Amino acid sequence: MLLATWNVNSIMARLPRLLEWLDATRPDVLCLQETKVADGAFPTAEVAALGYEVAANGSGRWNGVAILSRLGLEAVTAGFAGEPGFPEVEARAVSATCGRVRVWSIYVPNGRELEHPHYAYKLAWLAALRDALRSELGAGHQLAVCGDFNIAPSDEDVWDPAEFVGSTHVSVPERAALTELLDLGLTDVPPRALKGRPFSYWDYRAGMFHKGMGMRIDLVLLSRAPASRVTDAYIDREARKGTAPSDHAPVVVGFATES
DNA sequence: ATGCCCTTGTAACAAGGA
Repeated sequence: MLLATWNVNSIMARLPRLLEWLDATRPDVLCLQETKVADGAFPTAEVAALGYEVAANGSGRWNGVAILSRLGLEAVTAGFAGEPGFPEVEARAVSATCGRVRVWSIYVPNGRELEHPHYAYKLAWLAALRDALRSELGAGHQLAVCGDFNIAPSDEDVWDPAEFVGSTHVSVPERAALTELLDLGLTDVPPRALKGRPFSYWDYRAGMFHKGMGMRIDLVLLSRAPASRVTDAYIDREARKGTAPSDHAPVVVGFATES
């Protein structure tokens, strides 16, 4: 299976770039975040023309996630049991079975600042996600949890750790929450960089991309069986170049599925 | 070259992103 995840920062604004990328890369499954579109307005026909079915969870202006699959979509679920809200539950998770693999597309809350209520929300959301994923693994699925985690797993995953002292995305509790997900039996698949370091996000401002000032916050977590069968993993930084890019680049992982 | 904020909703900004 060729599996990818991409925070597109509005699927409508990104549609030409998205269709071009899908046609060139042809992943079996693509997880999307920050689609910023209500389900009824999702460009279903445009992606169907390339052979993809859609499982979307979106409410409009903010957030929004989706899974595009050309291996079918079964047992589609929006959100998860016990998912916290801010204060209402937001469109941050969708899951579906694609072929033999249970796939999740998630958009973890940003957190904003360490003292902000959004930070507590982020940690609560991650704890509830852990419990939901524990149930999925208990059901014996091959599992892929993909998305924008808004956590840099280590200091190697930001361009300059000194710039992040006192900030979200690198704090001990956030990294501990990610470690709890990995402790369920998931592997953060290490991507190779096509150039520079394997970052997946660069701020639009101040030429950050061109200066190599990025972060790796978009992750693909695989359960043990698919993680042992990874054939390649990379970040497609070409998608961050050119006209009207997202501020995130796609992460692409190939692995052999169990027979 | 890779090139120096962007997106949506609502009405000139507000809010969020990380």
